Amino acid sequence: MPELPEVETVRRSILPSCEGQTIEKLVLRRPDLRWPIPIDLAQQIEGHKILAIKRRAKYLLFELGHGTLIIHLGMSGVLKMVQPTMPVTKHDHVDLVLSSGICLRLNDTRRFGAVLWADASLLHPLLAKLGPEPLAEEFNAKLLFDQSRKRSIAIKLLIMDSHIVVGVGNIYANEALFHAKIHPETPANKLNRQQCESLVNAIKQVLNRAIEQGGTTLKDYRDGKGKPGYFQQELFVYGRSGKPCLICDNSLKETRMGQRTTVFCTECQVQLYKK
DNA sequence: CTTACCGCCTGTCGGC
DNA sequence: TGCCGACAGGCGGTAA
Repeated sequence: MPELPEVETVRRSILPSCEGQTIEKLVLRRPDLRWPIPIDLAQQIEGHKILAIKRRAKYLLFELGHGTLIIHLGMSGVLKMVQPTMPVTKHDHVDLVLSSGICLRLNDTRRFGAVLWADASLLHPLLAKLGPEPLAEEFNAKLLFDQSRKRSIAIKLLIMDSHIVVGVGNIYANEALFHAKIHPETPANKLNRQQCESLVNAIKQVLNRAIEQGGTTLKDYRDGKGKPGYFQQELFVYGRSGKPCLICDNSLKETRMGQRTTVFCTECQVQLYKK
């Protein structure tokens, strides 16, 4: 499940082979992803050079000069570099054949991903209202403190709200709250400045470390070269419900918040406020 | 404005 | 062995 570290890892893995290459051909096998792939996408991108590959939140941005090809991997998307002659497998929905002969192939089992075009990517409706990048200086304790003052929702849901900060999915939200020693159900407006500071630091640390490790591979995630991530070895709570806390040995508890599994330690993550 | 919840989609797994 | 529901979850949409 690609979250920010996984998308960033994919970006870095395909960068050297893609920048400066011309997109020779777009092969569309299934256009019905999360949103339909624009029918005129081929004429927008074919013959144009990839000037840069950037990332905003969990969106990959292929800068072509006259506009941007936007790719989101959704839940199950894998973007890998293959030879164009490589036999197509189930859920291989899109190919980008580059002038070097390399083919960028998008496989997305659940089709929660997207392939879109934007004349000016930052003005695209999906990108226009996003909050700050978690690893940018702009995301700091003061911002989180200020933004949380009038919010009664659980802190875990707040840090997963892309208007507040982007790129923090379920795995890393669980992990960051554990490291910050904050109970996930704490109302956001009950956090003090120091807790906001701890949480911001934990989010940055967890994401940076996950990027260093090439992301988290629970099952299918691979980078552009087919390489798995290794951060799953460093997960303290996600997927460890009922197992002993690695700090205090207490049995980890599980609950659901916003239809997502939430795992935490009732000893390390003190609940100062009851529901 | 905020909060709560739905549903998109496929593969896997546990229970009976 | 087969069937069925729950779950995985990013994220826009909608209802209250």
